[in-house]
Amino acid sequence: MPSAPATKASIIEQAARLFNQQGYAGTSMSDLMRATGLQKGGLYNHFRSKEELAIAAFDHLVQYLQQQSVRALRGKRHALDRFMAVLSVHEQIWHEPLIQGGCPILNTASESDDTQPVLRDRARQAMDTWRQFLHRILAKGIARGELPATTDTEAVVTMAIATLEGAVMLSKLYDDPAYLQRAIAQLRVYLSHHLTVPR
Amino acid sequence: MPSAPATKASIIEQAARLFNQQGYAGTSMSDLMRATGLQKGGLYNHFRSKEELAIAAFDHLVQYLQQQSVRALRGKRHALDRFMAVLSVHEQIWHEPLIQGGCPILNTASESDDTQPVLRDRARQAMDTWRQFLHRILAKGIARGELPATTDTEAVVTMAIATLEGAVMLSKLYDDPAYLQRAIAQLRVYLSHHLTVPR
Amino acid sequence: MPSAPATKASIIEQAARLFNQQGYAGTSMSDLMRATGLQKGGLYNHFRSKEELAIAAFDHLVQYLQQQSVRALRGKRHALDRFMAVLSVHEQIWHEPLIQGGCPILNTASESDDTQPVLRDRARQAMDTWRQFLHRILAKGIARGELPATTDTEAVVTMAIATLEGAVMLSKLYDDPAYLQRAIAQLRVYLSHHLTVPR
Amino acid sequence: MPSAPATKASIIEQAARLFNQQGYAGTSMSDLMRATGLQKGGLYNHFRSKEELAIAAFDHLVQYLQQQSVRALRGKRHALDRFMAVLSVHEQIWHEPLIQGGCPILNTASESDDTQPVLRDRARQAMDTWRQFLHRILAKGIARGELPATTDTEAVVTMAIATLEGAVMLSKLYDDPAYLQRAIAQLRVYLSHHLTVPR
DNA sequence: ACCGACGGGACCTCCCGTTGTT
DNA sequence: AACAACGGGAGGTCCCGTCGGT
Repeated sequence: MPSAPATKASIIEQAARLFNQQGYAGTSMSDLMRATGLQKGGLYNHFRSKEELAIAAFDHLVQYLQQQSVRALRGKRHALDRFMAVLSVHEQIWHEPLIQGGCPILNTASESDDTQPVLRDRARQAMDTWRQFLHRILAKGIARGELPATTDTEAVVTMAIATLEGAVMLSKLYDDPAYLQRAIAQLRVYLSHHLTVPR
Repeated sequence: MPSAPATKASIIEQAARLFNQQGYAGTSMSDLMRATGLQKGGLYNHFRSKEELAIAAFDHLVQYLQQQSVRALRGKRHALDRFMAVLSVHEQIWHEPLIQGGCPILNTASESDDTQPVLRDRARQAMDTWRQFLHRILAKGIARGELPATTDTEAVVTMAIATLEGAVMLSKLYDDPAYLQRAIAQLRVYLSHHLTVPR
Repeated sequence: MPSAPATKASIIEQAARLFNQQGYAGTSMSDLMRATGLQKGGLYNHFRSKEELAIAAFDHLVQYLQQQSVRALRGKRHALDRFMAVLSVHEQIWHEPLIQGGCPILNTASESDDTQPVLRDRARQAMDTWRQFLHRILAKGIARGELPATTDTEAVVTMAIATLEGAVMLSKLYDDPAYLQRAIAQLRVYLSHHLTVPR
Repeated sequence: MPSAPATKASIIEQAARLFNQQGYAGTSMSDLMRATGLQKGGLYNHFRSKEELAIAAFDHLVQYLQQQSVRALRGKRHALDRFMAVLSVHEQIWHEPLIQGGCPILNTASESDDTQPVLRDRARQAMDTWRQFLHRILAKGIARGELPATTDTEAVVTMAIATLEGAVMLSKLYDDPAYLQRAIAQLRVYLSHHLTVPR
């Protein structure tokens, strides 16, 4: 008999993939049974409801993205490098099976309306965390004098996230990473114009 | 008693709203019965299936967006003005009930995977049309000498659409149009840097 | 295609029989499908839930009992005769398939606890109606001088109903109408002692 | 850590309460897990099935009632006193949490039909035992000359049990012990009329 | 054109019972 | 002796689509 935590982790892994590809409403517990090889009783021993499972799956994806973002900072000193490194994460994990369905935050945000308040709140929190993560990189850069003191961090962060999310969607829609690469390249241009300290 | 075309239009209107808010899988025929005041037979007299209805609803939304985009061009001469005017359409229709659920193309793209090929193709076509629409504005601007001949129109269009789509998602997620406004403002800055002919 | 009201009546008839025999929790929608020959969709078109169906079934049984009670009064003048006639109804309908499961009020009262408040309220109302029905017979008898003015109608009605209900249960438990007949005979003796005007 | 027999007794206690309140079909093993604080394995170590547990619970309740009946006889000499004392037991234990759901025999008899033959047989046996218990009291009274030799013990016992059971149901239905008290008072009157030896 | 009864099946959830493990 | 993962299935509800009737 496989250990309980391993089984639970396996369920979350499969659920994350399916929910992110097919959406919450579009994924049935039968789909999850097929993907995990478990029966209903097996699933419901680990999660009390489909919603609870969806939350765990969403959290798993977000945590993965955060880990990749933090890892991308290694060896980068300059705030602009660090900022771009985080954005590039999405380009690098394009082929990751786990993220096949696109950005989980965008997917959850675009599906969950007022009928799924828990998931919507989760998506908001994840976005908050991400925004603050990027904010801090810029703020540190300003403090170190790497970025202009006049930088409108709010505007830059919004711009960067919006462009990135939209580009992920475009690339997924056309099944072509070129859109994502192009958008990130343009973001780099945009940032180099705005975030360079005049000498 | 309303005429047949009027009934069909009313169904499409309600279906467009619901599908855009709740998604295809998240909207049931019962929801549509409630929203339209019709019964099963009434709906299925006009549409052969839920999918056919969803396609009609999607087309309706896209057509509406296109009309608004064309209308926004009135009185604008300069290519930069025209380009920005199209982007601003999404800001202006933020409160439109029909579009309450966000951008229909993004919603459809983000929900429909390989299990919904017809809807996905529809979303691709709509995105193609939109991209070509923006392309032509830029191309004309170049031909007229309003924009630099070196403009990478592909990159600019991708950047603009990606940012706009991501910003719509952000504003919808937080239920706050500020994100959309901020992103459009930044886009304006970005474009003025790239699309200005040096004198 | 059979008419809708006929189908609904047939469902109620079968549901009444099954619920009264097997109880609410002990009867599944599948049982009802088998008994009615309909599929789930057919059942749920007429009733929105199992509970709503159970209520309709209970009401049907109670209404039947009331009709039989009223009918039993025909041709009886003296209050004592009328009172006993109502009690004897249960003896006469012993073989009625509809009532096979025993007294629906007792069954519902004995099964429904705080988790089934709607059914419990329904049972209380039915019992109230029945008690008032018997009360009125006694009150009229007193007014007419057929019964002693000192009659404690509350006590007599409680006694009669309690005995009758208990006897129905006994006869059902042993599948033997003798208990019911014996109890009614004893009730007659009891009543003749208490409700006879001394000359 | 409690001993094994204590655990088993605790399970039976909780099961008795739940089954008597919610019925056999209306009580799930999950309910019992919650009530006992045990898990599946803990329960199934002591009982092989839900039915076996229900039987043990039923027997426990019946045994308790019998003990109370026997205890009620202490100090009573006259057959009439002894008979009434047994009936009054139900009035006195009205507030006992164990019996909260009403008379277990009636509950089991009213729920169990042909689909639950074991429980039905158990209920019959319990009722047989009780009837014989009351019979013996009357028979001894006749032998001692305390009761008329012409007493129809069968009729009297049936009358008493039926009334008592029906009254318990009424009091439970209305959550008001008055019905039970009134019925017992009337039974006393009835018995004093029938079971008094003329001097 | 619209209604609505109905089929047949999928939905999520919970059921009872077994089994390996501690 | 107790835990808890799990199987396999049934629970009630709702799904989409059809079709006879108005």
